[in-house]
Amino acid sequence: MSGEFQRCRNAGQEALTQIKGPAESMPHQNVIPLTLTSLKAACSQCNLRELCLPFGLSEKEVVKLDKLVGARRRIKRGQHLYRAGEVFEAIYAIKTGFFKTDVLLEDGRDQVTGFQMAGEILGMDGISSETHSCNAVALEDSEVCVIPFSLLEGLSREIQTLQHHFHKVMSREIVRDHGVMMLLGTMRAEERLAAFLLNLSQRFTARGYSPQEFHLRMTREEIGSYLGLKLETVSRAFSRFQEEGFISVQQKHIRILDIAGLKELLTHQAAP
Amino acid sequence: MSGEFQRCRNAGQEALTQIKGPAESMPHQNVIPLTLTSLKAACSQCNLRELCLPFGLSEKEVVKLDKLVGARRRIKRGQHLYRAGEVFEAIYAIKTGFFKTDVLLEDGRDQVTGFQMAGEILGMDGISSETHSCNAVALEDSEVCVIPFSLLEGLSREIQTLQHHFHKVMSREIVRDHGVMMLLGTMRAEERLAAFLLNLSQRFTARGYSPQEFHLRMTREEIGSYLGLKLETVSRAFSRFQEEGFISVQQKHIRILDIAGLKELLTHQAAP
DNA sequence: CGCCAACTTGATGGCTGTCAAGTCAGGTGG
DNA sequence: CCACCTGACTTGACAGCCATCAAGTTGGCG
Repeated sequence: MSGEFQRCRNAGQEALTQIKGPAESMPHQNVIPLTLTSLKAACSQCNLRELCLPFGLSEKEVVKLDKLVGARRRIKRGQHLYRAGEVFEAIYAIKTGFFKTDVLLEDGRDQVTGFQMAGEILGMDGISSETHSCNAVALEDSEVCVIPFSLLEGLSREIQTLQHHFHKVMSREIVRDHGVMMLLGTMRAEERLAAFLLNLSQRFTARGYSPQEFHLRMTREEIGSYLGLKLETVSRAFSRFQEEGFISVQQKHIRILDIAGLKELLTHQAAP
Repeated sequence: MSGEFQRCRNAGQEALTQIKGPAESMPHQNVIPLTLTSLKAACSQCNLRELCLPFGLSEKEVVKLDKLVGARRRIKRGQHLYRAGEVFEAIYAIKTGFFKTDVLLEDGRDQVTGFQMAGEILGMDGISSETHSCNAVALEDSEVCVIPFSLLEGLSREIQTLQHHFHKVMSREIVRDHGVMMLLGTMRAEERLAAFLLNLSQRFTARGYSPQEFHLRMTREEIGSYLGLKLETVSRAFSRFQEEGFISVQQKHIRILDIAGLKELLTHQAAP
């Protein structure tokens, strides 16, 4: 099992317990089930507390965090949350929706560096140079909490728990990236796709959705870019998984029929 | 040009100005020229100040940092600084020497996730789970400064500059990883090796050494693992670069003859 | 001096990229 | 309501890059 995916599952489970949603995911619905109170959307009332920045904070501390999180911002599908080159001022917590991040080269090549869902943090790439180094694009209508970075640093100096948790979030991003490097550097096409599906499955599970059935928000081309493959190769791998009985595919609707089988692909497909 | 390598150069130059070493690198020597005072090895007297954690701190603040950096640790070539699975307690600033980090899968495959040299920080992968998620191995006799992480967090709450700089260091690691993902996901073998050589060249330059001539500390196999290639492919690419007149290679001794030529490989080799 | 790890080089094969054609689903306009 | 159009996807044929297997060479070290 690849580093990323092993670790992401742990990270997810670490924060999983309090959150429960419908047992079956509804394909076209937002990831997080809407309740009336969530429209107020303060950290203290957010059902993503245990996945997001407030993790581990006391009631009092969360209230302080509330004040810091200034605005919410709605991003329509296809729109950019930020672009490479823009000045960095805030990080973003995804409240609802789904994003991709990508890096572009001058010659036109691009690489999707990640897919992010509710409760995950976007924008930390911008801290190092005060300028965003990648693009963040919404893959469905989404909403994010804007967290001005200088304020977050200020509050981190007051609240040790917040400081430590933020460091963990950044570190988790580094570990996740190492997992992707492992995937890109050592795995074959079908292994990569299997790892990708298992990772998505785990992250949906951590959000209260079905591990077996979900809707892909991204195109084959975006999956391919993330996995270092061409879209045709992704498509062929999907087809072969279906032939083998591991999954059923209908366009973007995925149903995993044999999780164990997919996992086996990861451990046993190494060269003899 | 790949993201990592463009950005690493900037990051290096940002801290470059005060540091000057001999114009020509001496192959088997340590990266940092030894002086008598450096044996005392406190941050306030360290000639890596401008590359390392003290960057941007006032004299007074650096003195505080001095106290925090408890021990120095010598690591012989081939020894581990830490291993995946070990409890995380400190991060490490490389004082002299050269390291690699790698991740292992159960089936035996491994992936080198980076090569680190003097002034760079190791161990941030461990923050997220309180456990190291990769191995750090010295590729030559090395010395690191041990920075207990809880103390660093404590001082970060006092000194805003230190806090911000540490966040930048972590963010830089994320951006670097994105560059490697781009490399692994979109580039061909010769492009990858060219990008790798240019990146090394820039980092040696930032440390006062020659951009044209240096000694590789790692084997072809380790380079291959980092670049997602087999060692034979790395060797062939070296040979071809030599045939084309871009570099001269003698085992681990590299001399870059045509930097512009290597750069051109990166921008122009995209498929039509 | 001899051993061994690291490296180089050649021959061959396979995975995945490339090119091309065709299918499907959803949205638009007549 | 249906035909059409477009973007996303699937599938096939072929080729090329890189992995694999296999010698052979070099340099360092005991």
